[in-house]
Amino acid sequence: MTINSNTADRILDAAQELIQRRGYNAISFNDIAEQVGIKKPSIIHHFPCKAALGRAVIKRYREHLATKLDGVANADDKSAVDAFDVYCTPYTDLGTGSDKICLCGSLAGEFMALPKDMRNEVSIFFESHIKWLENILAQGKKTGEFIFDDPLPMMAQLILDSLQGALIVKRATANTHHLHNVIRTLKAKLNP
Amino acid sequence: MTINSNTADRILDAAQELIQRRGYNAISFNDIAEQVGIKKPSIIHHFPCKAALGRAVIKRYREHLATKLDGVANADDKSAVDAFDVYCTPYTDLGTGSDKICLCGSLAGEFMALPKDMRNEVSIFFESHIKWLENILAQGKKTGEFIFDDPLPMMAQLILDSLQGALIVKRATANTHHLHNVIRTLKAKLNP
DNA sequence: GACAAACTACCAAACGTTAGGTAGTCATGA
DNA sequence: TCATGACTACCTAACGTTTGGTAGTTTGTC
Repeated sequence: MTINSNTADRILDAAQELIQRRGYNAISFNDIAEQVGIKKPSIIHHFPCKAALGRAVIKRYREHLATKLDGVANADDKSAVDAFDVYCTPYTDLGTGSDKICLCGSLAGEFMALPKDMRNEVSIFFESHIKWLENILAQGKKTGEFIFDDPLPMMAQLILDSLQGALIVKRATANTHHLHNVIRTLKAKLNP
Repeated sequence: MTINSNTADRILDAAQELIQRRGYNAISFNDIAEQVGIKKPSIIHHFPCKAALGRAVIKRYREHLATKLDGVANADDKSAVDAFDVYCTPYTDLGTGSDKICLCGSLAGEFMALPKDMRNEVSIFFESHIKWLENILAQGKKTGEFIFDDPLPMMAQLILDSLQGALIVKRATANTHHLHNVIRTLKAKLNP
């Protein structure tokens, strides 16, 4: 990962981190500006309004993750289990020693208080993850890596829900091994 | 459920509903006052500050649910499956045709932006649910209602996480059957 | 008359946003 | 070569609005 020297990117970095930590409605332009080392109006020079900044943060987050996931899903030398492990790494990273949760999990928690175009970006995030998971589960079932009876959409939803929920519950209960536990349990369901 | 004619209770009702819908940091005294049909200072007459109101909302929510859950857990004529069904009903109720999520799920999403004493109440909520679930799972395993290999704490966490996550993801994706699907999948794991 | 519960009328602080201006960069053309 | 004009990046100051919260007063009930 390259260091973002570009100011717009540093604003996005700060905004993302603050949303993951505190939520969209609990942060202000001043909070972001302070973290970047500039003043509030300078942020508006780069992003016309708070909602536009919010939208840009989600889009970047979503697309960055998508290229990573699509890469491992289409790689010939990667198994379905490999892909699933890659999928889990951001969750374990967030869940161990950080007080951050998934950006879109945070935003979904205050979904009804979000501008409409931000809601759209969040929805796309979850829907694309469901699709990706269904695809990987189907692959793994074909290769015999995964063995389970549940319909693919149900299993994909259980995985997404429990990982998102785990991050949120973990932060409120401070159990260091929470994410590892949930992922291990999920894996046991995929290959008993 | 009795109708709350008491003003303090009606304030708590409105605050709870608004937090479940939009989140703590996105609502104001004015929002609550408008819903109750009184003015902002009247709320402060009943609750000294926003954090105190927030704390009272969580405490009432937690205790109301606790008496219900403890009732069914200790009832001799109720099986572990019965108890688990009772546990799931609030989630299915919220998850079908409502844009609300669990109060504490909402608050955990903005955990780091919450006053300290509110955080405590939220933590207690999740920890007591984990304990209750472990107890019910142990009961059901003893009676043969539940059959699974995972350690009790792992299974309890998976259930709590996936139900909380399901509510949040569902609202952002508008899948009507989301909660029913997850609960059916969870039940299949408890008794394959 | 006493008390609680509601009100009107405020406050200081913070919010997102706008206005207006200052440096510095960079391409263009005489 | 060196003005000129356009542009980007950032600033200070202020806008109107909303926030949580306070003070003092009226209303209703026993």
